[in-house]
Amino acid sequence: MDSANSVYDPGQVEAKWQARWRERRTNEPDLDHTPRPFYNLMMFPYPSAEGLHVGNLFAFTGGDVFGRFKRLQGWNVFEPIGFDAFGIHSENFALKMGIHPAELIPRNIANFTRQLTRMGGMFAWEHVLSTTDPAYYKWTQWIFVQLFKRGLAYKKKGLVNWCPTDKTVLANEQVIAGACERCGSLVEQRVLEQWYFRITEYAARLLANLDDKSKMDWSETTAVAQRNWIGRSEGAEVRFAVAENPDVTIAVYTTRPDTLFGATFMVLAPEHPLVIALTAPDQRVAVDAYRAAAAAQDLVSRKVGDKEKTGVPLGAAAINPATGQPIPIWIADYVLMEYGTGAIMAVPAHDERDFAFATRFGLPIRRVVAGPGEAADTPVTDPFVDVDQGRMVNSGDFDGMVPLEAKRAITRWLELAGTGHGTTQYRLYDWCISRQRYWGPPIPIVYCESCGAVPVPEDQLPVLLPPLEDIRPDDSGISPLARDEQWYYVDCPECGKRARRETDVSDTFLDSAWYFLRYPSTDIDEHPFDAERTRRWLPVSSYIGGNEHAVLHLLYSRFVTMALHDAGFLAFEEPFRQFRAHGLIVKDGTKMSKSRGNVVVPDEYINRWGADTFRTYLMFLGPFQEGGDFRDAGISGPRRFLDKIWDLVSAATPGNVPAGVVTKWHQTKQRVTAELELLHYNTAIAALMELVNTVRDADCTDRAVVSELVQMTAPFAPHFAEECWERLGHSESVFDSHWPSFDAALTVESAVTVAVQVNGKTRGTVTVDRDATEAVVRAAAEADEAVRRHLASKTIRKVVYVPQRLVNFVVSD
RNA sequence: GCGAACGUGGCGGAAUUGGUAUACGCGCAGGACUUAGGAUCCUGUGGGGCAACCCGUCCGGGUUCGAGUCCCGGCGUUCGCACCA
Repeated sequence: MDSANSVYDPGQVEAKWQARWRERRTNEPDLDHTPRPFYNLMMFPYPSAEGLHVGNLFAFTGGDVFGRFKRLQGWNVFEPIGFDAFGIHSENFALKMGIHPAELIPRNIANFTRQLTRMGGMFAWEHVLSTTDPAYYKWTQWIFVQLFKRGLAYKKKGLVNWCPTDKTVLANEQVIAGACERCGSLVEQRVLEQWYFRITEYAARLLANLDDKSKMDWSETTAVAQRNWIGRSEGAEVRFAVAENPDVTIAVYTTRPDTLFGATFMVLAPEHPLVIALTAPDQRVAVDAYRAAAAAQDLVSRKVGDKEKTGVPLGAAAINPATGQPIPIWIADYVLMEYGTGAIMAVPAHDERDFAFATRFGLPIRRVVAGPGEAADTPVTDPFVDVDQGRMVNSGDFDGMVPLEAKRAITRWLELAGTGHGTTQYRLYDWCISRQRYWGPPIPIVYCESCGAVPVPEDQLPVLLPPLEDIRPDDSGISPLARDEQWYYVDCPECGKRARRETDVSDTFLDSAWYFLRYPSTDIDEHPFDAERTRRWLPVSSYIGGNEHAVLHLLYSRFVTMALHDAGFLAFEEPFRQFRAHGLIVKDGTKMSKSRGNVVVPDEYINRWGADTFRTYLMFLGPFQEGGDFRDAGISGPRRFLDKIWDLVSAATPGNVPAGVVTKWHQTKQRVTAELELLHYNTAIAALMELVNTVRDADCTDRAVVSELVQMTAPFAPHFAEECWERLGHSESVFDSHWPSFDAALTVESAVTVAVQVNGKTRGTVTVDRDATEAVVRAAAEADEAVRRHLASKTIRKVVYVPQRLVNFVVSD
C-alpha cells in the first residue's frame, strides 16, 4: 500500500484510522487544561435492538461534521456520546423478547458502539455513559432529592393519563391527541397519587429566556414550539356571585374581559368542586348522571374537538357583575378542570365553542362587539372574534371602544369594583414524573409512619434497582418493585423505624434532562458534575438534535438546569448556548420508522461504499436542517469526488497555481467556511466539488491547493482525509492541523461578466474589467450584436446600471 | 380549526440586499480508451423552433427598468398543536 498510485480502499483506510485514533487518544481532549473548550453535543440515542438506521446516522454525522470543523478551527472539541437506556421503550421490547432488560441493554449498547465507531464519529469514548449505570442514576436520584428539598418535587392525588397497554402513567407531553405517544392506545383517566415537578413555577422564566440571545441562540422553529407549549395568555379572573347565595362566588378565567357584558351563561367543568353545592334538587339526577359519564369517558372523546357539545344546567344562576343580570350555570365537558379555574363565563356572540353550545341549548346570545358592517342589533350568525377590529356595543360606558382598549378598561373597572383582576395563565402543566414500571431509577423516597415522606440521604444513594425476575407491570397502578419485600421494607433514615420505599421509578425524561452535565465528569465519583470541569465546559457550545424533542427533552433540560442554578449548583441557567434542529430523513414520503417498515440500515452501504462516502452522501443529499428523502441513487457522486481527490493527492507536487485556480481556491475557502458555520453542508460539498473540477480542468497538481482541499474535506470524510494527509507527508492528525485561511484580495476576479438587458430581458453578456466605468460597460454592451438588434430603431429612455452585475436599456418605439 | 415550513429540469437540489434561473450531484445521449465495462476520460443535456426568437421557478393578479425572491388572492404538500376559555 505504499505505492503512490494505489487505489482508494475505504475498508482498509477506515479500519486503520479507527484503530489509530483509539491508540493515540486523538478524540480525547484534556478536560482539565484545554485553553479553548468547545462542547459539541448531540442527542444521545436510545439503544434499540435494531441498531442505528440511516436517519440516526444522518443526525450524528451532521453533528460530527460540525465538531470536526470546530476542531480544525483550533477549538479543543469535546464530543461525547452515551446511551439513554432506561425507560418503557427498552422495557417493552425486553418483555416482548422475553429477555430481561438488564441482559438485553448491554448487548444493544455493544452494537451501537460498534456502529458509532464505524461511522467515524469523533466521540470521546472514555467519557461514554449509560443512564442505567448505578454510577449515573445515583445522581439522577440526587437531583430528585435536591428538587424535593426545594419544594419543587411534590406528591399529589389527581387525574392522570393512564395507558392501559403500557400500564403506566404518562406525562401530558406524552399524550398525543388523547393517545399514548408510544403505543397509540387510547389513554384513560385515573385518579392516582403521583410525583410531580413544579415546572409551572418556572413558566415565566422559561418563556422569557427564549428571547434572550445572550443566553440562548436556538432554531426559531424550536423556540416557537416551546412558546406554544408554555402557552402564556393574558386575561382576567372574574368573580361571579351566585344568585341564590351571594356569599358564594365562582371565579372564571377569561382572555376576553372586554366581552363581559356578553356573558349570558356560565359553564363549570363537571369535576368543579362547587357543582354539588350549587345543584338544585330537581337537577340532581341529571347532574350526577352527567358527571358520572364524564368521569368514565376516556380523554380522547373528551378532549378531541369538533364533537357536538353536551351539558346540563345546575338549576342555579350567577350574577353577571357588569349587567347585574342573573345568568344560568351549566356543566359541560368542554370546560377542563385543569386549565384556568375550571369555570368559564360563556360569551356565545364572540367565542366559537360558546356559540355552538348556546345554539344547541337555546341559550341567549348578546352581541357586545360590532364587526365591520355590523350594528349593535345585527343577529349573530358567526361569532366575531377579532380584538383589533370592531367597536364595543351593548356594553354601557365602554361602547365605542376597540375591544383591545375595552380589555384594559374593563379589567381596571373589575379591579376597582373588587370583582376581578388581570392575570396571566400558562398552558404548561406540572411534570408528572412517576412511572409504575420496573426499568428506571427508583424514586429515592422512604415513607415512615412517624416522619412521613423522607428523602434517601445522599450517602445512601443510589437506591439500587432490585434484580427482579418478573418485571411485568399490572393493572393495580402499583409498580412491580413493590413485589420485592426485602427491598420494599427499609429502616427510616430519620428515626430508624421500619418504613417502606417509594415503588415508582422516575420518567426517562429525567434521565436525559441532565446527561450533558455528567459527560465531562464521568470519571469523578464524588459529585454529579465537578465544579471546575463544569465551569470550563458548560454551558454546551452547540447542541444539534431532532425537533421532535423541542418540547419534551429540551424543556425539561432547561427546567432542571434552572432549578440546579437556583439551588446554587450551577452558575448558568440555560444549558444549551446554541441549538440547531436537523431535518428528518424520510423514505418514500414518510418518516423512517420500524412500524412503517421503511427503515434503511446503514451497514450494507458502509460495506459497499465506505463510511466516508456514505457520510458525504448523507450530508450532500439535501439541506441538513431540512432533511430529505433517502434514496441511494446518487451515492456514486460523492464517491467519485473522493476518488478524484485521492488521485490529486497521489499526483501532488510543489508547483505554480494558475491564476484562474488561485481565485477559485480562495473563493472556495471563503465559501466553505461560511457554509459550515451555518450547517449548509450540501452547498459546502458542492463548492468543494467545484474546486476539484477547476483544479482538474487546469491540470493543476499544486501541493498547497491539494493539501487544503484535503483539510476542508476532512469534516465529511475523516478517515479518508487522515490517510491523504499522511500521504502528503504529515505525521500528525489532520484534525490537529488548521482550517485553511483565505486571502480576501485573492477571491476577487479581475474580469467580470455583466448581463445586458433590453427592457428587462437578457439579450447578451459582456466581459469587462472589474473596475470598468459605466461608460465603458455601456459601450461594450451596445457593441454586442444581439443587443444592437434590439436597440435598433428604438429610443433609449433610461439605462439602469448595476456595477459588476448588469446594464439594462429601457427603450420604447 | 390554529400555528409553522414549503412548492424550481427526468430526479436530489443551487441561486447576498429584487439583478445572467437551473450551481453541484444523479440520470440520460453521443464519443474516446478497451477483449469487455455497471471503471475512467471528453462533449452535450429546461421545453419548442432550421434559425431569428418564443415559452419557462404550483395557479391568478399586483408593485418594479427588472420578480424564484416583495405584496394580495387561490390551490397543494409536509410537520407541530388540537374544546386551554
